[in-house]
Amino acid sequence: MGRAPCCDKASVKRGPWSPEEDEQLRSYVQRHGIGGNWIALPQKAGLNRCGKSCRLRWLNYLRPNIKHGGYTEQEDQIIWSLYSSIGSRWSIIASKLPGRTDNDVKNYWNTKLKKKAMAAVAASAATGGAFAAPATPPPALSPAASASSSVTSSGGDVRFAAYPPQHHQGLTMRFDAPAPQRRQQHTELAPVPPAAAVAQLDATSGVWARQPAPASDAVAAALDDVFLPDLVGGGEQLFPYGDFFGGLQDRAALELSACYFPNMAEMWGAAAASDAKPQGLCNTLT
DNA sequence: AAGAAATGCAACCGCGGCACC
DNA sequence: GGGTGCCGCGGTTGCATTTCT
Repeated sequence: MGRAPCCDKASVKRGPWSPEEDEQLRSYVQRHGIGGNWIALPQKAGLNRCGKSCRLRWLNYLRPNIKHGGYTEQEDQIIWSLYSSIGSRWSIIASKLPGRTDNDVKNYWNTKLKKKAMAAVAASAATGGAFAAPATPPPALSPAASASSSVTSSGGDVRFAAYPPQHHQGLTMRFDAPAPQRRQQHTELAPVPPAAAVAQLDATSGVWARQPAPASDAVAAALDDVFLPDLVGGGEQLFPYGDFFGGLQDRAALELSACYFPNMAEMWGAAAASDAKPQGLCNTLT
């Protein structure tokens, strides 16, 4: 007993969109909006397409101000940093990159950026670069986790220090990790150390510890640009760390990470205990 | 020049969340 | 409180294009 299909796949057109279909959808949405119902939209717009297909086409291609390709170094840094913290939550990552879609970011990561990351790690390993490279998730998630002192680029849960790896070694980046648990499994989400917070796994205690080392200037500037506007409201300086990422200190890291990179395991665990939605998540993440 | 392999990306698929009844 | 249907997400697929041999 599976879910009923959203549309009759045999009777709707599939595959690439023609310019005529694009124009039909674009003009309909511009005139009427999506009307809160993608399933009904194709019929109203006179399109022989599945509603989901229309939604995807609009969101990923026809929507105004969409950018394709031409990723900047700053965007690379943001993607790297966010991926290290929250994994493949492409919609969240894309929401921090104006004009980018989750699909586009995902494709960009899978086809280019991941390879770039692997190459950087391989190069660093070859030159004896020092990377924190735990082969398993942090102990808070996996009690059996053990620290590894070596870096491997041959697949699996490989982590490296940061973007660019040779410049700051505090951040932990999972570029080849298994996909994180889906949303409904928040209690099992890896409490990967916040990208902002510089963390290293203590091989003796098995505890992730924040380090006072600052992020590189480039990464700090990129992250400041992206996140601080959300934290500074209406001319009033609500968030006291104007150069937060550039001057990472424990308290600041904790405050921002609590907002953008909350410890999911703790939060959702507490939420499960109280049978309530977790509190404290930024709107941008929920 | 032609075929093979690699790459890039649009589109599809299936699932879970959530709102509504 | 349970059922239903839509939305949004992340993973995967398929195909066109580019590069290599």
